[in-house]
Amino acid sequence: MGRPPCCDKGVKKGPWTPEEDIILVSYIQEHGPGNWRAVPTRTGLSRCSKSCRLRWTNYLRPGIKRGNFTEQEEKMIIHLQDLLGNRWAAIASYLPQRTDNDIKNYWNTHLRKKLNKLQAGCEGSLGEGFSASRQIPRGQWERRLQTDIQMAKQALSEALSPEKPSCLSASNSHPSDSSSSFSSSKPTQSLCYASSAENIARMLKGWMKNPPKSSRTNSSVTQNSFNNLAAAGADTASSGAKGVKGASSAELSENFESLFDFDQSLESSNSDQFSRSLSPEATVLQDESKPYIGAEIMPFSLLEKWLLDEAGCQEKVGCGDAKFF
DNA sequence: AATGGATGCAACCGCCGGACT
DNA sequence: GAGTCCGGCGGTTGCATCCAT
Repeated sequence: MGRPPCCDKGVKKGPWTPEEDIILVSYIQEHGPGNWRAVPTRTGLSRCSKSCRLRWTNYLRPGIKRGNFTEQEEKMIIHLQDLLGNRWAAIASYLPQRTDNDIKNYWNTHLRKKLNKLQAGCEGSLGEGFSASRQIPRGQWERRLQTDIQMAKQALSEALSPEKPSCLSASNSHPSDSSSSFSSSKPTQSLCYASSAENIARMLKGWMKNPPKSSRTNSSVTQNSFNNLAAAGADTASSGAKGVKGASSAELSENFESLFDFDQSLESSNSDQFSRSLSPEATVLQDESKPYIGAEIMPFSLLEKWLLDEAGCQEKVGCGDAKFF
């Protein structure tokens, strides 16, 4: 018998509205993430605590990269999935800008099919190092595992290397100035940042300036309007929401202003304190205004540390032939 | 232009494990 | 040690959008 739902009565379900997002972000601005149980009561949101947490971690949390996965990210996911299985949270820890949900969705919708296709097409070339490993005898399996680990090490060191372009740096062409990267006149085509409070604030600003006309509602409203605004700029926010039903524009403005305060506090909170304790890629992420990066981006896991610790010497041994495909 | 299937993604559900009493 | 609470995780669903016919 499972536990009863944490809050099954009177909670709203379904897509989040922009107003709810603002309320949630404002609350987290003040109190920080955590204590999700208290969030619905304190904010007045008619949402389950889980729903609040999920909304934050999967969508509102700063530093989340949305949009197309890069080839490097794709390869990392494929390989990590092969190594770790469907442990999406673990996989996501290697791609701090992506949420586990995102990775899971991407795997289920894209990569699995892609791999099946490739495996069917060129049996052997792809099977090397992937799920085919599950069908080989133990001795070979162990060796395969070693190879996998070596490959993972190399992939990690490549991906996390600050000098090389990688999945982590791909979206951060201006690691030292992420805010300007967003507000620059031409957003990068495939990367839509809808997640940081800064971005949300900017989007909402545009959204309020140009109240959307179409009648689409709810989550797609939120997401699409945000994404579209992010991609097309506030001036061209034409797709999207039905408009603010509940909150007055003054209220929204107030919340909105506080979001900018949030931004400032974020910038100031991105202190050396974190920089010192974070890995290079996390430092990069910091530049994306991650207020709770210490809490949200876990430090290197043991495995990761181990992989990276040994990466140096293993590279010398020679796994130059290690590749994903 | 209409329509029906395919696709993508946000959100929900149920379970698990750690922390606390 | 047992019970409860809460956060987190992975699987799944529902729905909007896309695309081919």
